[in-house]
Amino acid sequence: MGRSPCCDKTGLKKGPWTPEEDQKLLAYIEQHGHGSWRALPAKAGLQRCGKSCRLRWINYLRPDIKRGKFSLQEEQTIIQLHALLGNRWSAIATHLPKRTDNEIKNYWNTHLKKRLTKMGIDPVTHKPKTNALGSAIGHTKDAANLSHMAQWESARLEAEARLVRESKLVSNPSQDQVGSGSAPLTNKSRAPQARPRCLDVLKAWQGVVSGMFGIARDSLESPTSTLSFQENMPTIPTVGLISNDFAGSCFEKPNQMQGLKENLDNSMALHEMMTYTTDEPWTADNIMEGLSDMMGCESDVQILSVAGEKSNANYSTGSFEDNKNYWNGILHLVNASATWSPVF
DNA sequence: AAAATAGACAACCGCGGCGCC
DNA sequence: AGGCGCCGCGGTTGTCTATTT
Repeated sequence: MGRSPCCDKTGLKKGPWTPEEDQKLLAYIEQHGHGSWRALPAKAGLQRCGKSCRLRWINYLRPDIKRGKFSLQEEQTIIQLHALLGNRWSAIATHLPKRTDNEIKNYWNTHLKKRLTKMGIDPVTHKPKTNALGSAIGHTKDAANLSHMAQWESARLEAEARLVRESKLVSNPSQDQVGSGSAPLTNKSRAPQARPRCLDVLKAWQGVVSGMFGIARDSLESPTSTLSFQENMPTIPTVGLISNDFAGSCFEKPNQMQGLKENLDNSMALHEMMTYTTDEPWTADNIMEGLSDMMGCESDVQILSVAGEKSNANYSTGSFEDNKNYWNGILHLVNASATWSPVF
């Protein structure tokens, strides 16, 4: 049996939306909510198919859409998440508030993909195109670690996106942004009610890594800084998470430690994480718990089923104590800077 | 100035997942 | 249990604008 068409195409308009059509759709949804997309066009007096209306609403008319240029942070997030998730635009979009999957997809295809290609990085695998270079300078181990981490992070993000969806489905309809009688808005139309701690750890980690490489905030905000960021990280081209032994080796170098200290404003996310997500003071132990959340997060069972044995999930080749010392070092710096630096 | 080309973004299409009956 | 309908996702195409020739 063939699949029935999504709607009766005869007499339906296609192509660009006119301001009048936008107005009709907007007015209808504001008053009634979208309800069934299939039934909406007739009720709203539009000669469009329901799918077209849904797309127009989600990608253009929704009130909570941020339009305009992507920030550097957003670019980096997209690249990192793409490295982990691939072309899972909706999953990526759940981590970029106010951006639609379509917008992110377009931006990737028109800007980021080309940029990575230019840098000699395969936009599909996120690895340098010339394998010889990587192996010649001994990056095989890091690559293997990254691969593991990518698998786990991918599974984690997948589970997280699913939970976000599920939590939205059961949320109070009165929280919807349009009319009280509206059907629940789409998954992407509402921000998560509370950001899971593990996400903040990811964010913090990225900030710390930026600090390690001596990237000043100003340069982060410059249009070319993505390149410099990537160029400074040749062994891990596009993934913000790095193995702990690699991070540890950076920390062992005093000049880079100093670099981190001088660029602690890049670690604001870490400070932010430590000040708002919990009443407990942040310690190396609960940060590591957060990192552990990143691996197991909300549903160990689901992730285990996706990604294999948990014993493979070691973020680092270092010991528990090494990790603890590592985080204690960061905490010390952040706490110190919080007291003497006007940055925070 | 006109044509060709490239870039950016909006919109469409087909498929898969999920829930309902 | 399985058919059916709806929704959401990702790939692709279309259209408009800017830039180059």
